[in-house]
Order: sequence, then structure tokens, then C-alpha cells
Amino acid sequence: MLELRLVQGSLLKKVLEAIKDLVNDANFDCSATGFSLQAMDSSHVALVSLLLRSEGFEHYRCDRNISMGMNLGNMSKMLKCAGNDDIITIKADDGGDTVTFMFESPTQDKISDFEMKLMDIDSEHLGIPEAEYHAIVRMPSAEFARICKDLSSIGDTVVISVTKEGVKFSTRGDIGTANIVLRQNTTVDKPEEATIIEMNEPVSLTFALRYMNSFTKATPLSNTVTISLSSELPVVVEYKIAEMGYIRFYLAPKIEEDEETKP
Amino acid sequence: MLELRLVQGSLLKKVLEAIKDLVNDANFDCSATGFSLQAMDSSHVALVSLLLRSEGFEHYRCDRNISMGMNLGNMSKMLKCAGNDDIITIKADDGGDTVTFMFESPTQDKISDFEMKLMDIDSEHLGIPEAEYHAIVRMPSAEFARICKDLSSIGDTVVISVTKEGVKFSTRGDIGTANIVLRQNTTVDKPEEATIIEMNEPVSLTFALRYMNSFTKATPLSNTVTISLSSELPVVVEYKIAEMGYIRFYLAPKIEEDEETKP
DNA sequence: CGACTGTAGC
DNA sequence: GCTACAGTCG
Repeated sequence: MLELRLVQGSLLKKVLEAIKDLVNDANFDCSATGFSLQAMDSSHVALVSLLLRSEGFEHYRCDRNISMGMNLGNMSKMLKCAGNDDIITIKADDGGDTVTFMFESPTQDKISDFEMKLMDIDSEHLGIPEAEYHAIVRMPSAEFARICKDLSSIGDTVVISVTKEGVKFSTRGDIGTANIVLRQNTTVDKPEEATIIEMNEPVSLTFALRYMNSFTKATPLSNTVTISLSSELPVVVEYKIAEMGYIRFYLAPKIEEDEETKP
Repeated sequence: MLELRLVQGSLLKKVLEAIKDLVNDANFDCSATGFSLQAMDSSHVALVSLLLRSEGFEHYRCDRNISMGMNLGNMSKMLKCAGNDDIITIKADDGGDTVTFMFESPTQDKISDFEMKLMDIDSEHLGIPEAEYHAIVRMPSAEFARICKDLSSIGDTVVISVTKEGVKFSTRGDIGTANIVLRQNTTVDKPEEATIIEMNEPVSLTFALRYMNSFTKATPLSNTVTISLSSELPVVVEYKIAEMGYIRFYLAPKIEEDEETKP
């Protein structure tokens, strides 16, 4: 028996908006720790990792560990039927093959429940090793989204370079080139507007903008985003979910092909 | 060497929105006077003339006259990457084949530079003779835009007639006819809401609404528009650009075909 | 906060 | 031509 009551239902709505374009089907894993998901995107290039800790739920009952395979498109359709202020409760019976989403309007005048079939999904749950990163950039999430969107009107890939001076996003395409430099800036009115660069070693890595733009669908979940970079490790793009956990996206860098030295 | 610093970068963004649908490629001419453009639209029917005077720039360096051929679609893509509050600097080296647009955020924390290839464009720079106009109408630009849009849902052309009484915009289509009359009105709270008609001689001319609706893309540049009319001369639709210059559109009138007297 | 409209991009 | 997003209105 599983029953998770989330007062701020809009969080779950936003989480689904953030991942449903990247991942079609995935297992949600529920344990005493929390409600989590780990899945490769459909083209097997990027990885999404979500955690909503049990403490963030108003009521959290999970009698035993359970993995529920869901079609995220269908789940998202149902969650769209919840109001932004609704309380969402996720329910499932042990051994059942369905999950129920219950939505309560703030006034309790409207109670909806949506039942969805579960599916069997093969999932290799990869252990993600803790890593030391050469550089960690924390910046306003809206600004990161704007940069990825702007650069994708010029090129397909972005080179992210971190030096002491700041972080540079560069691209190149048929119509020209673009460079956007952000310098570290902690002297802002609101802490969420700061750009903070922790650098142990300079780093410069190339990524497909298509995936970056997918990741930025998570922007509504947090005012800030953290980008962790190391040579030859996947970048981690993390959005913290207030009081509850996080959503993290992993993406392997492209191996830079030097035009001059191609065979 | 050319370096033009425009504090109100949104002006240049709006200028490009106003002309990029009308003209694909054009030469920007830079001299001590200012930054200007003159180009026929792609179907060679209308003419655009833009002037941004050097005095309107915070910094204006133009060592020698230079003509830079740009694809306005690509230029517009790049300018869309500038924030509305950004300071825009246009840079080019003498004899170079690229132009660079630099965008500085108001806080200086974000500096972007976009480099674009220049192109060779044949341009016949027409001298536009000064002319006496039979009538000059000055009116709120939003009202003019609304009228052109409304009339184009009924017909394809507009007859603009000016008499002592006012200015009349008429059209005729399959579903019926429409006439919109504005009388002179200077007794308004704000001067930009006035409709002022200077008439030396009554005039009535016919224009294609398709072009008029293109011209009204310049509406965000100015609260007022000036329409100058003379029989058998192109109409001039002018939007002043505060402190800097203007954008003017020229369009030849259609020769009225009287349905009744056609052979 | 939800619905609608108008616009821009695919 | 269609869909997605943003801005505006109620």
C-alpha cells in the first residue's frame, strides 16, 4: 500500500513537464527515502535523475519498496487535469497494476481521481559515482535557459568554458559565431540572481544544445541552476526542488573534432 | 574601423523587426552623419529609408564611409539574442568581411558578441527628391496600424482621401465595403493622441494594404506616424525614432481602375 | 489563477 | 499550416 500526499501539487506537474519530452517511459521508485526516478532519454544519450524526499510530503506511506512503470506522456496528461493549487495524492496497492492520482481543490469542493495502468519497463539502474568537478557554476536558471535558446538560433552545439574570469558559452553556425560571457557576480540584491563560479581547474567542454534546451524545461522548478563540469565526465545540470530534492540531468560531452586534423 | 555604441539597444531590435519582413538583404551605410539604409522591398515595389544620426549614439566612430551588406534575417536573429535593456555596439574593421554585434547587459555581468559575415549587395541608391505634398496627416501610430489591419479583413487596397473634414480610409471587397473617417482633433490630453491634418489640396489615392500592413511593423518605434500624400507621388509613411532619426516607407499609388468605364 | 488571444517558430 | 509560448484579460 502506497499513499503519498503532496500539498504543493504544482511541483509534480512541473516535474513532468520537465522530463516528459526527454523520456517516454520510466519506473518511479518508491521507498522509505522518497519518490525517485532514474532514466535514460529515448535516444540513450542523456540521463535524468529525480528525487522527491519523503519529508517533503505531507503524508508519506510506503509499506514496501515498489517500482512503478509509467508512460510519462499519459501521466502528464492526467496531471494537467490538476489545478495548480490542488493537493495531489499518489496511491497504489501492493501488487496492483494501476496507480491512482487524486486531486483535491484547495477548497475541497472538487475531488478528482485518475487511474492509470502501470507498465513493465526494463531499467538498468546505474549507480552514478560521486565525482570531483573541475568547475561548478551556479546561476539564475532563467538566464541559463535564455542563453541556451539564444545560442541554438546560431548553432547546434555549445562550448562551455570556465576560467577564473567567468563562464563563457560559445557556438558557431552558418550565419556566424556567438560568445556569451558571464562574470562571477555575488553582489546582487537577491541571492538567486547571483552567478557563482567555483573553479579548481579551467575546463572547456562541448555539448549538444538540443539536450541543453530540453533540460531547461525544468526552469520553473527553481530560480537557480547548478552546472558541474569535469573533462571527460558528463556535465550535471541540477535544479533543486525546494524542501524536497532535485532533478538532475547528465549529458556526455562531445569529443571535439579539430577540423584541421581530420583524416 | 567602425564602432557605434547605442545605449538604447532596443531601438535597433525594433528597427530590424520593422524591416526584415520587407527586405531580405540590404547595405547599411555608415558615415560621419550616421548609420543609414535605403532599400527596395524584395518585390521591388516599396522603398525603405532608415536614418540613425550619429548624435543619437553614445559613442560614434566611423573612420571612413563604409557600406556593409547584411542579410536582415540573420541580423535579426542575432539581435534577438540581445536583451531589451542591453547596450548594443556595432563593430567592423575597415576592409573586413564581418560585422560584430556586442551586447552588454545593464549590470555588465553578461557580455555577448555575435559575429556575422557581410555580403556583397548591388544597390542603386536612389536620390529621393524633396517634394511638396498635397496633404500631410499626423496620427497615433497604433490607430493607423489598427485601421490597416481592420480594412485588410475586408479588402486588398485602401483609398486614403483627405479633405478639409478629415481623412478617410476606404476599402471594398467581396463581403462588402468599409469606410473609416478620422476628423482633425487636436484637443486631446496628450499631443501624441492628436490627429492633425495639413491640407493644401484635397487628395485621394489607392494603395495595397499588404504593404501598409508591413509598414505598421514599425509602430513600436513611435507613438505617432506621418502620412504624406500627393497625386501621382509615392506616399511616405514616416515613423520618427526619438533623438535619432526616422524610418520612412515609400509606396507608389495604384492607378484607379474604374470598373464602369473599363473597355 | 485560469482562459483567451495573438504571435513566433517548426 | 499547425503547434507552442507569451502576454493580456477577466
